[in-house]
Amino acid sequence: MSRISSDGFNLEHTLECGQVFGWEKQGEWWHGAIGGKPVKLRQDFSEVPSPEYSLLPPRLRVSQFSSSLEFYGVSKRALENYFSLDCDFGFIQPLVTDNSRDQVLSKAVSKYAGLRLLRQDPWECSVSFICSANANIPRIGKMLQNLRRKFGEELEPSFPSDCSYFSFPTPQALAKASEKELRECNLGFRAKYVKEFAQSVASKRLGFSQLARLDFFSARKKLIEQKGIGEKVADCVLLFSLGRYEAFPVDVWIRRAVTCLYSKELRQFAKANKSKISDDLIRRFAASKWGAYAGYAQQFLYLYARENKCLLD
DNA sequence: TTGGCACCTGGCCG
DNA sequence: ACGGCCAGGTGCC
Repeated sequence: MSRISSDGFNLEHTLECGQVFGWEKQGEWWHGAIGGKPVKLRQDFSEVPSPEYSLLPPRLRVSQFSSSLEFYGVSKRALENYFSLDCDFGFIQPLVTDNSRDQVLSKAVSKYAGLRLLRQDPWECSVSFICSANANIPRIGKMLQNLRRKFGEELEPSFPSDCSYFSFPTPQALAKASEKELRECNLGFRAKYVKEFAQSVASKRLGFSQLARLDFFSARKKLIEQKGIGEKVADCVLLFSLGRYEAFPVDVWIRRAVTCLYSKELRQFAKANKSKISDDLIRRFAASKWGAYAGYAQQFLYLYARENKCLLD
């Protein structure tokens, strides 16, 4: 058993905001894998604010409780890296305080305080979001679970657990799978995209470390060259696995959230840009409004829109 | 360049 | 019941 302090962090919000599909909750424990190793963890909150917390100026008091993570199966370092616990998240607060007129985001950030973007494995993340096309979240989860069970390896946990753990299939494993086998995992029309993508990665025609060295738009363009990866999925990969916080994935919920919650401002922006309200315009609007951390704003707005059933188009 | 449609599959709604 | 609609989109015309 290991434990680390996690003040200002919220495991629930982080794993339930739709950026990742590989975690399963059983009781208070979350089960999944990090770097190919089985992991289970939970977060404990204490009602007593930590000493450091009470010394902070009020505007920096992101979390009202001190907390810690109890975990099994990985090193502290690997866990910190995965959950971005080693980062300074001072930049989140200005999203609230510097935009004093941005009541919407301010409210969303407060409500989902402690949400962090993960550093997922780019390969797994890409496949996850290729599978997300025109599917709902439970179904995406099932597709990925099927892929794990059929093409991944069962992992032996180094700790007591009733849960079973599977590694995510390697690019090689999915590259040599037949389209039929992939369809048997209920991937539907996504099967051929996943296969082709796996072949690109396995043959090193596409390398994530090279991608990581490119500037944002070149990396994005490179991803979009892959069949099954469009602008939205490319932005998800950049944001959820490559740490490009300027990425702003525009999906149906974000479209609803932005058009509904910022309708007046967005119309003005469209007028000033002599453009219709399109996904591209929404991205530019987000970039102008939230800049280098637009992706963080996106995650908060996403949760907010879903919870409030923001259905106005 | 932009807009419309088909696409696997399963759950929800009338 | 059971057909139609929608789901964290993308490719193609």
